[in-house]
Amino acid sequence: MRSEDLAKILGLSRSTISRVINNYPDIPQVTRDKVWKAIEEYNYAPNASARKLAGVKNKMIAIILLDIKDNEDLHHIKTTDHTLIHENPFFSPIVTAVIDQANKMDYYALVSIVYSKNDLKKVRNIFHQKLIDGAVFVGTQEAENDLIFDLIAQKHLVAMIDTSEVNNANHNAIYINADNYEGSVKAVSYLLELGHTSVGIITGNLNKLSAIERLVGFKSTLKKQGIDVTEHMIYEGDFTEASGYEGAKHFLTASNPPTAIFVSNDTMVVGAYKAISELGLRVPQDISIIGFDNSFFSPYLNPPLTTIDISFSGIAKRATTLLIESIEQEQQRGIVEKANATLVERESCQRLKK
Amino acid sequence: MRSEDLAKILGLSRSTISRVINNYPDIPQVTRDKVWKAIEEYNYAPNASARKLAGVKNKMIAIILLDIKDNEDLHHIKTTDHTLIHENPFFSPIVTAVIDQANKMDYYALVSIVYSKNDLKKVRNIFHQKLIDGAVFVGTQEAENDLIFDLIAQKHLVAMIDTSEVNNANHNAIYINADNYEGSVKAVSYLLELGHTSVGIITGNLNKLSAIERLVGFKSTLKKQGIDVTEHMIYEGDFTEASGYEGAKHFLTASNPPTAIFVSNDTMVVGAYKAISELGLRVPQDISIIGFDNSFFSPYLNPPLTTIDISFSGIAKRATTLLIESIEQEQQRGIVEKANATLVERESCQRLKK
DNA sequence: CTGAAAGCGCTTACAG
DNA sequence: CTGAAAGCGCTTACAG
Repeated sequence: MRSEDLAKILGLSRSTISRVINNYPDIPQVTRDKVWKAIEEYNYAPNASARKLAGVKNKMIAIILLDIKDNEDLHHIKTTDHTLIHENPFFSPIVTAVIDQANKMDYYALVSIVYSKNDLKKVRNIFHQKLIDGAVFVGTQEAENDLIFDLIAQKHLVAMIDTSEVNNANHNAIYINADNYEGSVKAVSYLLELGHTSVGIITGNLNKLSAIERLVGFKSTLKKQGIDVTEHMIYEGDFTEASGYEGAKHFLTASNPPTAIFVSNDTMVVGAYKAISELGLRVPQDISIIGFDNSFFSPYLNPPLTTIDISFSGIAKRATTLLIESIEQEQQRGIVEKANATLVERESCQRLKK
Repeated sequence: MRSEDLAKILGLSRSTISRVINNYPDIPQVTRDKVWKAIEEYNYAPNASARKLAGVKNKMIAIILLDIKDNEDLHHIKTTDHTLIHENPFFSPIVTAVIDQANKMDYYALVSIVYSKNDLKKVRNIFHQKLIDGAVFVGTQEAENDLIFDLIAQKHLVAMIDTSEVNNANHNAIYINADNYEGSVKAVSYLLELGHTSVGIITGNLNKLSAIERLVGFKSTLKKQGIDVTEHMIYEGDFTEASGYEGAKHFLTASNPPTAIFVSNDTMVVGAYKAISELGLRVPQDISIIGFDNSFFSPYLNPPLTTIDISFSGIAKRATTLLIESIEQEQQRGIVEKANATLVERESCQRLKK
């Protein structure tokens, strides 16, 4: 069914059909009603391509998931968010949130997963083909910087979620990042409130920005409290379960073990729990543990893990909203925002008796 | 950049550019090379809408996630699949697998989440607008049957993953389902192999097909082994954690408790573990537990849960492949397939000493 | 081997 | 208020 067909049936011209659909003024209500009724009856919908070609925005964004080999920086995206409407972990909150927000703002969402540098050409094409009005990038690493900068230079609209790019403020793009520093401050402050003064940290890969920021938050919070941060309070891990195991062993077999450990991500906690259990110790009675990321599995750990949630769904929603806004205004925007981190209190930390 | 522009630069006509791009024969290699080189150089890509409008397939499918209110039938989609290329649970294996497979077959994937009956109109529109060539539906319930049957009648191409629709063989659509029966047989056979002869089952909602199939597999496997299935071996749950808790209490406080329990989904196991722990019993020393679904959290339970994996990513991949094949052949196909279920052996079942 | 032209199904100034 | 016509950027018979 084409608009021509519908026009004939109604004894009108295509122009009028089009005007009704596009909500032009100066059309009598009778005509309007007649047209809409026929549209419903015949299940007419304007051909998307023709519409687009004639100059109407198609309202489509892409979500580009970058998972290029040797890319290990996505560790802190493992999370879940219980504020989502559906509780089943259908798929990650980031993708859900972007799609949801796009749909809410009446946009379609195309999802594309990129596994290799080679696939980046396809991403470029999606833009050049005018298939989309803009895109949200997730998991960006250095590999795709050139592409993204190119696209920005060509006036394409892009948003990046939790990019590891540091000096991004100067680009005409939207950057929404997790606030690792704030999250870390919250974690350590919580331990201090519970009365812990002897605290260790198992860090992530210290060549990763997120790991560094978490460590810096740890140090500065303790210092502010007048606690000297010495070498033996820091164990350098790498965000893997194995390093969490080693880190916990390291601290708990020391001559003067801490009463609490800040583990820089929840994955490492899995290893840490294992080590603790092997040493015959219990969480939180013998050692308090706080994690970071609020990974999907954290509530199922034994005991359920107190950790830091950085609401990726909130970040995703924000990025999507800003992207679509800039699409509607047909204007690039340079925005850098940090998202809140919140403490999720569960059962892995104990208040210290005085 | 339009094909016209490129043509001018090269001193050719749009026709020739188009022929090179669409791989027409009878074009001298020199021309071909010249054109491709320019395409690369100027980052030219044919406008997707114009192309589509001119009759070229756009190669786009949709994934429609149905999550309409009062819809509780998605319980058994909670799962994860470790065969996926990236280990991080970015989002569910179903969506990843569909997108991946689509991308591999050179198709774009549009994802749409439907929360209300009202949104179904939008789904209808996606088809009528000719935005897509076909769609994979996930989580279908009765609510959207009318829509789907309509679309099928209109010769649209659709595939359904794990639909609860029973009499689907007569429709010209692709149905790929989990084999609940086979999975259940595998679970119970495993318990029998370990020497368990006194086995209980906590069922799911018995008004759901999946729950019924799992129960039937349980009964038939025991019968085949010459074990009488009596009422007291069956506890009717409803796939929720709470009912798992009650079910476990029920069995373990009975006068003659079983040595193993087949719990019809992993979510109920969470409750069952809680009950067992409260009763001062241990898994698997005092009671063996086997689950169903291989939910994402199952390896993190304590002890890690032995369960049945129904590889939703495999189902998704298969559905996508068949859908795209039928798109390429421009022909509806009526296909009903069941996917394999496999046992995932972890630490929640014990071999019984003779 | 390649160009000129029709056509895909819309939207939107331009007339009236 | 509404129709006829141009134009969006391609592809593809049709000629040559």
